[in-house]
Amino acid sequence: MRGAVRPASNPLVAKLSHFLPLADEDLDALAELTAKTQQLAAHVDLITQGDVPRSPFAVLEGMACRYRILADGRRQILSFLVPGDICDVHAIVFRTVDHSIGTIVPTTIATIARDKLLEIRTRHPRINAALYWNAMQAEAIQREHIVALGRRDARGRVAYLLCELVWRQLASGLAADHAIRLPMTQSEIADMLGLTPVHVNRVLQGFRKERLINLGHHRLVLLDHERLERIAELSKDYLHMSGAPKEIERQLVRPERPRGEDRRS
Amino acid sequence: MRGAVRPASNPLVAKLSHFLPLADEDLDALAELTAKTQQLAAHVDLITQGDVPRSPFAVLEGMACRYRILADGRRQILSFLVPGDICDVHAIVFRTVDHSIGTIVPTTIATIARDKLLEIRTRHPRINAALYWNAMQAEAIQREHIVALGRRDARGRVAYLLCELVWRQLASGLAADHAIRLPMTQSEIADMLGLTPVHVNRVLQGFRKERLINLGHHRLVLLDHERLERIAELSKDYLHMSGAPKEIERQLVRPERPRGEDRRS
DNA sequence: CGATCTGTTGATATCCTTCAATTTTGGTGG
DNA sequence: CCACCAAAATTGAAGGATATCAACAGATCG
Repeated sequence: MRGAVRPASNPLVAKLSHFLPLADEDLDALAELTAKTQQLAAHVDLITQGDVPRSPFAVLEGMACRYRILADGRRQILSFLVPGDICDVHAIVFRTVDHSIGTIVPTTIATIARDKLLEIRTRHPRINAALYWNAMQAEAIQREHIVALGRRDARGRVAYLLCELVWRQLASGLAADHAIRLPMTQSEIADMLGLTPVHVNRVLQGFRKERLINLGHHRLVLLDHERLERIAELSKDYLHMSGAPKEIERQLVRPERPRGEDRRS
Repeated sequence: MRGAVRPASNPLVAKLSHFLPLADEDLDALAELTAKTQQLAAHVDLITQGDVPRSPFAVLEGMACRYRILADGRRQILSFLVPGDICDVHAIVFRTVDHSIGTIVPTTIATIARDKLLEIRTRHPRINAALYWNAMQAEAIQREHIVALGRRDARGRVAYLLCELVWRQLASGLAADHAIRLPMTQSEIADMLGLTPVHVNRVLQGFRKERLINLGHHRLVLLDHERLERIAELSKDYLHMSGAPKEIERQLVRPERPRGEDRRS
């Protein structure tokens, strides 16, 4: 109720629904949670490394990234944040945050009050479980990132990133078929993948010549996603999108007042 | 009470105490939690990628690692698990786990019953907060790993790993000064850092010639940790070991029955 | 419609890998 | 305790993937 965001068009709802079906009351709660939105210009920091932690937020439109600046000015992007992503800005157990978060293009976020989030997690076990799943998925994505940086060559890394971005946006209802908006620059892709912009460019040229992708004007189409997945040595499974295991669903889908889910340790 | 592990010698207690001081009742609870120990030989998998999730466990002695095997047999190690580390084997929100966990040397672990863990987290807000901090630290370590793989050269990566291992073991009371046991092979270091064993060897040789380290018989001594930290472009801060922010400590240290800490999202 | 950022291309340099051989270490059984 | 074996560490030589440097073209946006 009161939703500033219609449930159907809320990428957060779309994403969390992949884990388990949400009831109307859950949708209302999520709409309330994402009601307080904020428009940000491109290349604006939401938080800068060294700051004290801030409140969590969800990305509703646009794109942002978590990144780290090294002493000599080089940058490593830790993750891209697309609509539907929710980001707990380091909780409050740390005195300072160790990385920055900044927008890539004009972006709409919903800032989330920590106590309201806690309240909703207590009262909505399905949302609680879905958010927990979401956090586990974020960790799985980080692991994949490590594997890509550690053991894949430049073609594999680029293919991996393109597949992941498409899949994640499919999950949030933002991708038609295998086409997405790809608003970041090749420099930003390079900073995500541990490569130079020049080399990212060459790899992308290669993919175009091989008719694997169509890319221009910040619009990406995967023409042959199967081959790209093979180049990336990636299986869609790693996003763990097949929904909740039966026992969890059984617990949560019928309204029996169960405790949601235990926490990660 | 009943502790199979004496509090003073329990690396988990040592580690968690860095976040906030634990009361006697907390120590008892942790001793109980880590009472059910298990001895494992070297090179044994606790869990293999594709399995269904298992119960959490803590490493008490020895060393293990989380890793991923690629289609062509190459391996990427995601993290080393040292005594004091606690590992939530993917919770139960995933149907299968996406990476394996295996021992590197003979290792003692404590398996932890999920419901007992949940119960202790509910009844011991300090432990709950410390475990939450511990999870945040694990994520910070993963971020550092990504930065190292993406933006540091071989020397920087090796220096980073050596510093991190020493610091983490200092935190768990396992390092005298800047000396630790380094039980893994150079191949395993290579698989952690995205390098070849040959090149890891050359880097280590270089460090020895420059009198930065002493390494032999699986014993590592940092002779010049300041210079190593500079090579690694690393500051100890990233482990966030300076203890809980005042507001959290205020809430938790006096026994007022507060709710522990909200979760990450 | 000019200024600036982004993308593109070529030439060269370099860090790291690959391949191959040898030495050393650690473990095991006789 | 020693001999033996496999695994790990070490060293050298050569090749390859990516970085670096540099210049230009094209896009985007006041």
